[in-house]
Amino acid sequence: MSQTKREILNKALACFMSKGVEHTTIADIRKASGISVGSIYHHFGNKDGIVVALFLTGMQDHAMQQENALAQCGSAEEGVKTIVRCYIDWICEHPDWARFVFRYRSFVENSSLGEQNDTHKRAHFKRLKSWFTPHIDSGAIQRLPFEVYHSLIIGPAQDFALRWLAGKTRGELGDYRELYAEAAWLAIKT
Amino acid sequence: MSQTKREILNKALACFMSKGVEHTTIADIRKASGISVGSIYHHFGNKDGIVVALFLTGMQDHAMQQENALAQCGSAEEGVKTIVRCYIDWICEHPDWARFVFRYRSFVENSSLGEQNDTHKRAHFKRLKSWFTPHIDSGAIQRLPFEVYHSLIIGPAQDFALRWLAGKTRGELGDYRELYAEAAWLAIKT
DNA sequence: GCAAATATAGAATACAATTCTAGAACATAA
DNA sequence: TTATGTTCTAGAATTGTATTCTATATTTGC
Repeated sequence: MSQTKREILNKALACFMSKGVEHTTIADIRKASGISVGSIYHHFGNKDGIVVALFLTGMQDHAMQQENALAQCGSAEEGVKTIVRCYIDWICEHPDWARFVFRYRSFVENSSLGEQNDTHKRAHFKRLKSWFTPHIDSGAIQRLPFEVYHSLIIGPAQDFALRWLAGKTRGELGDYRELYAEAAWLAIKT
Repeated sequence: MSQTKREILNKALACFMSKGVEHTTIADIRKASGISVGSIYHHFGNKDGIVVALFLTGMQDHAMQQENALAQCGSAEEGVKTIVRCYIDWICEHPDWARFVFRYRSFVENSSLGEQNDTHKRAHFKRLKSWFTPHIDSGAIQRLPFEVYHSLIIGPAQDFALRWLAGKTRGELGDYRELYAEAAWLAIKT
């Protein structure tokens, strides 16, 4: 990716996080980045294009970290707990990205550019599935419809994270890392 | 609430759900409802005002159903499971409202009109807390930081519901009603 | 029946996304 | 090296849409 594109994305993220997507204008991004309106449109097509590009960057970064961590895990228990820990760690380390991703997820999913996201997501899920299958077959994990595992493992941490990112919790997300890791394992172990 | 306001909200919801908030214009709502631009602004101040009003209507409807159902429950187990069932039932019965609420939650929370929502939410949580406290004191439910209960109880169902509403699941949300009710109880019982 | 407040209407305004036109930088091949 | 096409940058012009404004109607309280 070119230097220019990166610069646009960086400054756009800063604008989006401080004023919200709907209240930042292309002129704001032009001012912040010093890059002309024409150039911005050349690279991203329209404002939604910038949002989607930022979203995909964030999601892919997290997916990669998660898959790398999972590859190190031998047991089902370690794997499941690792997914939760990795999720929480990513949010704690990149709170701005996380806020962005949560806030504009449905925007991206409902946008015409959202198919790219679907494609990546499906590929990611497929890889997760192939990690899980042996542990289900071995009896370490309950056999459930595949589509519910994600919700049982990530759901609780995700709900709390959303409130934590909004500054609406007393405790720190990081302090509940093990609580949510344990809860995930309890929910799906046999 | 006046007939006019209701009519605006109804037609606005239809527009928002079919084109998304960002792509429906005030002119669209005027055409759909037959009510003039001036009148729309008189009642809601601006476009965000319509979004927030719709959001609050949806949330309050669900909160009320939940509290009514909870009031009927004697045991901790029934109470916790009722919360989950009630949540899933509401989504299945009002999928459009649910889509709207999920999609624009962070929009409302980050808007200047979002304080109204906070106020209602706090009051609702307070009432939930007073229902729960005796069951924690009696030892039926694990003693945990209060702020994590919500995530453990609702988190999984919420995550799945979001995908179901987007048409991205094989199974029906309603078919997993008991699965998520059981999971919630398992997560917080002693 | 008369103010005052509230509600409706649609035209006028202002602001912001997007498109357009022109030219600069860059690559590639003769 | 020059010719030629492609990608990139620039900012002005256009277009679409939220919001405001002014005027008129309707309802409410006295």
